[in-house]
Amino acid sequence: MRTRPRELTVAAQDYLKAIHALEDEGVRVTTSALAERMSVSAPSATAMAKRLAGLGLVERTPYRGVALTETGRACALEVIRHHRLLERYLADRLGLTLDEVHAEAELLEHALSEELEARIDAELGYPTHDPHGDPIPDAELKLDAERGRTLSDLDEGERAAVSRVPDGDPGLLRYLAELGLVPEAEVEVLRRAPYGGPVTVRTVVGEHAISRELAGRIAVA
Amino acid sequence: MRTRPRELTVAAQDYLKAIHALEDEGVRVTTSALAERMSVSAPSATAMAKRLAGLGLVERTPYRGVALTETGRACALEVIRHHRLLERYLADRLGLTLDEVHAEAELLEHALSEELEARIDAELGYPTHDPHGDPIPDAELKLDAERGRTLSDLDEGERAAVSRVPDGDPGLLRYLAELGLVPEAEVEVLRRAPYGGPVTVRTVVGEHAISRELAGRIAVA
DNA sequence: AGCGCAGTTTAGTCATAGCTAATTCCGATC
DNA sequence: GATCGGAATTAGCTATGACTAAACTGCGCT
Ligand SMILES: [Mn+2]
Ligand SMILES: [Mn+2]
Ligand SMILES: [Mn+2]
Ligand SMILES: [Mn+2]
Repeated sequence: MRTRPRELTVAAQDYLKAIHALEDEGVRVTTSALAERMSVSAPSATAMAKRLAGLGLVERTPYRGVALTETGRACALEVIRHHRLLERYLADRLGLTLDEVHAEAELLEHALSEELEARIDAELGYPTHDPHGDPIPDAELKLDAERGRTLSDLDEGERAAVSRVPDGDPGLLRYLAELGLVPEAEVEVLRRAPYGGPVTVRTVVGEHAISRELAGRIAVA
Repeated sequence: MRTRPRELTVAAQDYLKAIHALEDEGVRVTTSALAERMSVSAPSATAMAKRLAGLGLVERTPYRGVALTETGRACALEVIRHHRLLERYLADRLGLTLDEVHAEAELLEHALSEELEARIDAELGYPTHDPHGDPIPDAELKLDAERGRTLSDLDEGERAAVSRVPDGDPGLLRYLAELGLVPEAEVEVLRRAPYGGPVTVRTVVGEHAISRELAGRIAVA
């Protein structure tokens, strides 16, 4: 197991997280993809890519993009673990709602020591998923793959439980919560309009139509 | 009530805290005092003093030092409130020990939102003191003065309860805990050696002699 | 009153992390 | 295989916050 450089800056940690997310989505991590994800100009992304490459955290091919090294992946997973454990904690122990936890965890993740991380993990009973249904890397940074089906994959009449909702946008999360689309909730797909049309679902809250695209971002089990 | 500039840097917040502490100790906040307290070179302290003055957070007189403005004091108290609330939370809810809480809170204090601060405050039942016995500024940033007696002020034979111990040094806190000198603990002063000599105290743990200087840093009620 | 020294500030550097404007590269198209 | 356009990089700038070395100030002492 490679030693990972402790004392990464907050910015470096956030870039690593973004690179990990892009790789996870199967997107090539180009300068423009990274810049867009980080809400930063392309030259800023280039500069950080070089810095991360210098630290041995990414492999960089000029004009091609970057890829996490083993060390870089470990650093990214470390931050993701902090983020998701904190979300779980904030939701379970301090009653923050699904739409609130992300922003808080985004800040706290960089200020969490390994000791406190372990304490929180134990306190929560070693949870495996955050409140949005995303898997929490374990203490050895192993992460479940879990690329399952989504609401848009279900046939009409099929029932399932929501397992995962998109985590970044508070407005969207409030909207989904209103519709009864939260992790663990039961859903039934009533109709799937053709030509990429909306998906109509029934939840405890009632019947609602959502776009195919959004349905594709809600995982079920 | 002056508006205080949100979005102060972590460094600025830590300097304001240090300036507040020095003023509280009655020390003139000179460049060298500030540099020493922040473990930074004198030119670095000068530069930050100028930046803070530019933000209207301190009054600066070249070659003389700085003093917090009302706005600056509010910013300092905000950070102190975060710090002490977090210490209280970490001790009460996550079982961190007296010597561990300070370092953790030092990092987390800058990443705590006002909403989460309020949530934690409520969860704890609006505590008035941190685990070291330091007063927590309330939501309006009012802070108790509380300049009481210390162990070195007690006469031989006097009994009291420890109300406050120095909070920064983990080794010292472990040592004091071994001696039974923790907030709330009962103490009796047995002997006070002349010429600034040691103070001998009895606690539940037994009899121990500590320096007059250290005794002077332990408050009693 | 003047000297000198300690303490303070200025000057000049470095690293991080962002920006815009200018330039360069790559690959798709002709 | 040359050309062109979009993506990427370089160049040059800003701000923060640290440093060392050099210059300056003010105050206490003679
Ligand atoms: Mn973050
Ligand atoms: Mn960790
Ligand atoms: Mn701090
Ligand atoms: Mn606050």
